Amino acid sequence: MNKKPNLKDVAKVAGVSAITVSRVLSNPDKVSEKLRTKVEQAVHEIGYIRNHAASALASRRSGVIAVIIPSLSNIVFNDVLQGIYSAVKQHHLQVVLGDCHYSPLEEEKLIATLLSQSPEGFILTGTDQTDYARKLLQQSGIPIVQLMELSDCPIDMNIGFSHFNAGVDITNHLLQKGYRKLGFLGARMDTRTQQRLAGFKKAIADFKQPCQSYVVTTTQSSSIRLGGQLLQAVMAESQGQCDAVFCCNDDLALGALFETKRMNLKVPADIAICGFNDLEASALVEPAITSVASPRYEMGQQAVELLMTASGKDKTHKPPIDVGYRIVERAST
Amino acid sequence: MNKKPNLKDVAKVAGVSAITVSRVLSNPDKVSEKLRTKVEQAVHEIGYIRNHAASALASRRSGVIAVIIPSLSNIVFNDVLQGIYSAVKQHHLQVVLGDCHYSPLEEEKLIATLLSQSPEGFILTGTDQTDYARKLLQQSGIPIVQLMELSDCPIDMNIGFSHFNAGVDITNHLLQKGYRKLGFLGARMDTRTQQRLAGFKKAIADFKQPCQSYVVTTTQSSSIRLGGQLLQAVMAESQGQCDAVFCCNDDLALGALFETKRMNLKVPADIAICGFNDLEASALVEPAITSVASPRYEMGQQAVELLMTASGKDKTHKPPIDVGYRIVERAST
DNA sequence: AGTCAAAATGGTTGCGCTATCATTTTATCT
DNA sequence: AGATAAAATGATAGCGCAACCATTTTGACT
Repeated sequence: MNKKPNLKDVAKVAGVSAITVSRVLSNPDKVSEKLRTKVEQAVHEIGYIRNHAASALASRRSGVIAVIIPSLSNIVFNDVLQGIYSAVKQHHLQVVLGDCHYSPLEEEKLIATLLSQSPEGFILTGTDQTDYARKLLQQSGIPIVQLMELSDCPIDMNIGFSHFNAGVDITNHLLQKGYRKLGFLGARMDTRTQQRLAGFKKAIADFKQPCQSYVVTTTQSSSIRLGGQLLQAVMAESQGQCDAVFCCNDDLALGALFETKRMNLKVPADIAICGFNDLEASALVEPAITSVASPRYEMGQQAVELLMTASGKDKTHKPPIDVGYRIVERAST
Repeated sequence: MNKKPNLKDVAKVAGVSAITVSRVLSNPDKVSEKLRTKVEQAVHEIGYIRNHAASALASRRSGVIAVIIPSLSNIVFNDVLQGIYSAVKQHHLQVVLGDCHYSPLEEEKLIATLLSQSPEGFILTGTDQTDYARKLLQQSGIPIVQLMELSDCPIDMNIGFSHFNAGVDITNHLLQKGYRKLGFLGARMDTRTQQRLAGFKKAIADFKQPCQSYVVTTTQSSSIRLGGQLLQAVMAESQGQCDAVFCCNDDLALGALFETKRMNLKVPADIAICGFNDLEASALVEPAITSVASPRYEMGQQAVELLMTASGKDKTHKPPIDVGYRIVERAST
């Protein structure tokens, strides 16, 4: 096996200079058609593939976007990722993805690692970075987008929606429907879940009539199965009084719904259920589950677009972009 | 904003040579503790981050693993990815991920792009690559793993299981249970789905007693909703005769199950349902769905380990690794 | 103290490519 | 045809780092 062909090898085969080959690859318009064809043939013939490291070093453009999400297994981030990938493709960039497992410390390490790739943009989830991480990011001068939630003091750009407001709204939805013994089921308890819980509490505190609340949370990661366990827990804690539950996401809500069948509870007659994120299954189970929808795919896309337009070094402060959310009312409430 | 600090800047601050700084970063054991501490402080102080492109160019080690999956949205590949990421972390590597949308041509382009990163290993899904893609991969000399299914002529290494056998087994399971009018619901119809269908047909052809089969497929991508539609379709085609369906994955199976409720069909009395992939929801719905489980996470992990041990240039042909599968029998059949 | 091996540190060079500038060729006009 | 601009091509240098080899320092032993 010969060693990998380089620019010079292509140049020799095509009978041109190395720099011309380089141009064919990055600025085809600047080369006459005759030479371009010759070079392209040579490239294909010897299976030449440009050395990205050398190219990035010489050109100071890595063609890479760094992305950190808190969890690969959570389908919510998957949707965002798909949006990111779809947008990145247009710009001929590569994504380097990190999973920080909801840990700011792990995120800090990841940020350092990913910065070494000299990414042309950085997409972070949430606004909960360590100080050192923020320092590194700021010093890098790279455009940065923080996704999913809104921040008063974003590192650079910010796009998301208010999980607090969504929590308030969905809780009010339950209250308006006449439910008065509300449970909150929370897993993981990351910052966004905490904000939803804060919204839940706020809505109840502000409500003019007497009502009860039962909060059951765990730091375990979310799953359908866990939803069933948490429903059991909230029913135990409320001694069977609880008549509606706000689940911090749709996985829990689905699990809670499945559990009601085993407990012989009617939804929504005996107990109402609402979730968060509006997964496909929530609309198709029986009864369908009320949930909170947000434009995740579009958020991912828009994040990339923001990065691309921002590389123009305008250090003007950009206001956070609120993509909003929508309460999808269904039979479960 | 000053330009990014480099090795020399750190060296100046720490009062050592550049190469010593480099060693602290890559071979800390080779440096005395005194200097190491000084250098580490300097690195942290000025927020130095190594330039990956330069490092990769000089050392000829990119620290990157390339991965191509057919779909980001399919949770099945998500599991594999998680396994890959968990293993990659141990080895201090980065993943560069591509989504080829089930298209060999798109995959070919991705392979060329990702090869330019000089990855130290390449993980592909399936065995359906174009000739030129195979040429590029072979010529690169990089260790390669093809995942998910087994191949007679793998490019390099191969780990997966037989979707054909799984299709045969699950169909036989239905036949043994006494069902005789079997439907197959297929979406996407990628190679693995086709193999499952082939298994379905084989089992029916080999069965000693008379039985009927109804095959309904579409190239649309799979979803829960589609499962409901395909169930409608197979019931229409069989004029209500169909008494069991093998869904090519659990999304379809869930959708089919939800649809039976709307159609007032009892599962498994009126119709049996089985799926593929054993998603969490399948075990928790009522009735729980029979499915085929496979060690996806472990497959991902093992793929990375294979790549890492294989970089030793042993060009011996390695036999495919069959990780097997398991039929999980539940109430739906 | 003197010898030698081993460990620690440093200097030089080149990885493969592209930015920059210099040069040559081609096209356009009077 | 000659003058000028514009397009196409080429030569050189350097991006930031680590491999390689040279040198210095340290430690272990007689």
